[in-house]
Amino acid sequence: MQMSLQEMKQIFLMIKNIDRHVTQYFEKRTGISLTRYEILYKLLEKGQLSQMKLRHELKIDQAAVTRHLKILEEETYVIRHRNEQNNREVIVQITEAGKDILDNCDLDKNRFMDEMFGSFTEQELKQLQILVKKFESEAEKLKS
Amino acid sequence: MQMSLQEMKQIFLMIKNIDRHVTQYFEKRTGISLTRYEILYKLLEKGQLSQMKLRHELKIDQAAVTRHLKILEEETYVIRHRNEQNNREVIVQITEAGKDILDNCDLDKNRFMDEMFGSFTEQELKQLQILVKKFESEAEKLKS
DNA sequence: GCATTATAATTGACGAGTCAACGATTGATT
DNA sequence: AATCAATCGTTGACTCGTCAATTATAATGC
Repeated sequence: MQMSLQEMKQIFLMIKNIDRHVTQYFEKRTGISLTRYEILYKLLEKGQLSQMKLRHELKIDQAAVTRHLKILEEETYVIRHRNEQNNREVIVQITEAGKDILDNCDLDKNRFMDEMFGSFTEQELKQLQILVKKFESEAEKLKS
Repeated sequence: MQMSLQEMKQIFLMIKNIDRHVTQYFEKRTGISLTRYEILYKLLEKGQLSQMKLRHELKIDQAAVTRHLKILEEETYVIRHRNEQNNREVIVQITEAGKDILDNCDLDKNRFMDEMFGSFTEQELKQLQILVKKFESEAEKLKS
């Protein structure tokens, strides 16, 4: 019994819906946008990054990166300076204030994850992870 | 072996990524936005709907519904008129032109689905559907 | 019957991403 | 060395969604 096109389309709509809810709720919970949280997290993890690297880590448009960093800089969570070795690049670093904020968020984040995934069994979570990963890689192939 | 918070967060980011790719590519392929496609589809399916009903079918904000319908109306894919029994409501109907567009899209849509899900086995697809559905229902609970 | 409350739709202001155009810097070719 | 191409970042214009305020209509209570 094959899955109908209708059902496939339904999967897209559910994905959309999940994204909206999660994004909104994460921000409400932690006080920071999911994307900006992720930027800070990557910076903490990797030390410092050029905006290009950040763009590839996050898989969003450069323009969006620029704008997020502008906000994070105004909030003093991040410092930017040109790369002396290559003046085209801007190197981004997380500040102490930025690290503090990340720590702060983590409590809320953890509770958030619990609410979100609490009703999944380990087995289901693993499955979900695998399938979503596959789904993502298919979606990325569409680029063209 | 428990799944880490890091991995859970990763799932959100993948969802985001999938949504962006799918939405963009669907539109490029079919020439119509996924949401507006869905509006037309619902109208075809249910005959006619009030904007409120549409809002609940699509699970998006009323404001967004109003704006999409304004566009669809300008494109003559849809007709709107006040409900005589309740002048607060606006009743929306799909036009012949709207139906034609839907038909047109379907070919592209089907090819699109193929590209997207072609590499999934029946089994995987079913699993994906079930897990995403569960995920969605958890996400919707967050509302509060 | 009139005031209050609830429901529908619209509008404006916002946030997040996209794309396309632009500027500045670097690298390559000749 | 001078031009031409490629890379990185910024900006403006756009889409799609959210929320909050507003308007218009209907329903309810006294």
